[in-house]
Amino acid sequence: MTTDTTTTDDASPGPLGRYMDVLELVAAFPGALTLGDVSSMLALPKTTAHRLLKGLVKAGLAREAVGGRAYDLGERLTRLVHATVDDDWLATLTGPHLRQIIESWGETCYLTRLAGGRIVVAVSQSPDVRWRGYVQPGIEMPVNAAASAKAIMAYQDDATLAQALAQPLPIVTANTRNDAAWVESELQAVRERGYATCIGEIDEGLAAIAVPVTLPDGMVLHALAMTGPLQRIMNERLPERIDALNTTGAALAKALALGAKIRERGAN
Amino acid sequence: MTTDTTTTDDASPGPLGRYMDVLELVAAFPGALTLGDVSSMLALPKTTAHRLLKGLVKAGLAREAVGGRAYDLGERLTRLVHATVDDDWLATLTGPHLRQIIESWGETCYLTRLAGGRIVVAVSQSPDVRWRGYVQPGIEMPVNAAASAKAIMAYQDDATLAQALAQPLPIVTANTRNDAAWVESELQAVRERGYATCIGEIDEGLAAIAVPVTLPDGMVLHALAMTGPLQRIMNERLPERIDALNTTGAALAKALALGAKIRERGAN
DNA sequence: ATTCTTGTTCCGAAATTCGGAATTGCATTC
DNA sequence: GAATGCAATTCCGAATTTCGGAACAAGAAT
Repeated sequence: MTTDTTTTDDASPGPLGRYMDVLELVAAFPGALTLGDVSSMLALPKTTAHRLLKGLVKAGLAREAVGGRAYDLGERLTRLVHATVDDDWLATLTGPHLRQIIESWGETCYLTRLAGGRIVVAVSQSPDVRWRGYVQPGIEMPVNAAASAKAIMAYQDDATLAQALAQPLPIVTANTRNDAAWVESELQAVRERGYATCIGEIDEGLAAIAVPVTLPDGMVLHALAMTGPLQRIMNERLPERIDALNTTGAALAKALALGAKIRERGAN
Repeated sequence: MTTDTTTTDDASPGPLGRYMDVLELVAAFPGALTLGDVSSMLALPKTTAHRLLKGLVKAGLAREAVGGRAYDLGERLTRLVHATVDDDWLATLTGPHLRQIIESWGETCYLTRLAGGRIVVAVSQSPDVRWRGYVQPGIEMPVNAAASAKAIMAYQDDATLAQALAQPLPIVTANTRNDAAWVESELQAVRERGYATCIGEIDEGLAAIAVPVTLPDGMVLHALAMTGPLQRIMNERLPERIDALNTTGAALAKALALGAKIRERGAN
């Protein structure tokens, strides 16, 4: 049994595994990655690398760069993502609000959204480009750790919450807890304080604070969050930050409600 | 020869073909598409659909929705795109400018960019959500038809231009021309008038106008465009539109140059 | 003209996928 | 609580595909 070829846990890369490896490489060096590069970087025979690349191209996931000597991402890929996320209108709507905050506080701010039982980043803005690497639109926020996720989940009905807690909850740092009881107590704390925190639970040195964005009908589907180095976020000016988030959050709620109404009208 | 199994023109879907079909379906109904749906919509045996879906999940391109009964797009996909496009800062920078135009004119506006010899949409905003379907970030604009592409290509050196013209140029409508000579004359016209047009060359009833965005150092890497129904765009108010685009384009040029400088500084 | 590098085609051996049939799991109904 | 219906999943032999070494073209550099 120990010599079984099919690993019991099934961590096999699957049929698309190597295609994805190549694709990720292409994404890392768009428009500048040549066949030889792929071959040597992934230790694949030239022939195999060639076949994989051509396969990606035929599938529309990659395409040959203009010179012909290199590859970059195909537009079918781009279209796929943009078709789903469709947070464009949300971005244009909330952009100015976010910008206002980051200008006064100089920290990364983002708006998350409840989408299909998960919390995902909808819009993200930062004063420093380098920070944006982590918080990018479409990224999922873990319910048991992220401030923005707690801020939303604290105001969902029991069914939604139970479903979210039934998912595997990741442990990322020594400060991460993933037992349901703890999460529930954390959410209770959010309801009492009116804001959520994430203190080194995702990255040792980073903290985040988030407030729920309560729509006019009382629903909470979004959260507004600010993140940065732990000691710079969780200091004596914390109350001020929360105030700022709440003020902007209220404005956002109105804008979002209006936006949704307009969108609905246009979709008939 | 006619009965040859390997088609000479090689329009085969490739090994990833069916995976992509499924993935596109998932993207169309994110979080709500069940195995049975895929099976019946693509006329695949349940077994096959199942295997394809699981393959996508294992590759990180799709994932099971929280309920477990449905699928949506995986975040590896999202991350791939956002890692490359990286037009986020560009979007936040140009967003307000674009919004200003669409508010006064009520037409779809977008910024395109020269990227690796191709013209791609960087930022796009529209008063009506439905229009956005076509002009989406990442989409490539054909050099021989799109106004935004002509506006940029008219100011490139001969090598870049030659390379672009060496690519296969698509014919999409009866108004599309794809011979190099015609394109060159069109570019000459752009240089004389200062703006580019696309009159039903991409979609019969649609027109677009575009102006180059000239950076402080004289380079043209971007174009600002407005698109809409032909008779609404190409009417007697055309000069005013061009003026508006030029004004905003000048403001954008400054913003872009500054943005690039800041980004460069942060990247050291 | 020649050499080197890079991309492409061929083809037999090996491993994979293919999809029908049977099975499990879950919710709804009687 | 048993029974029913539906959707998802596992099994498995047949068939198709991929795999990658070796030979082959196509430029670029010397």
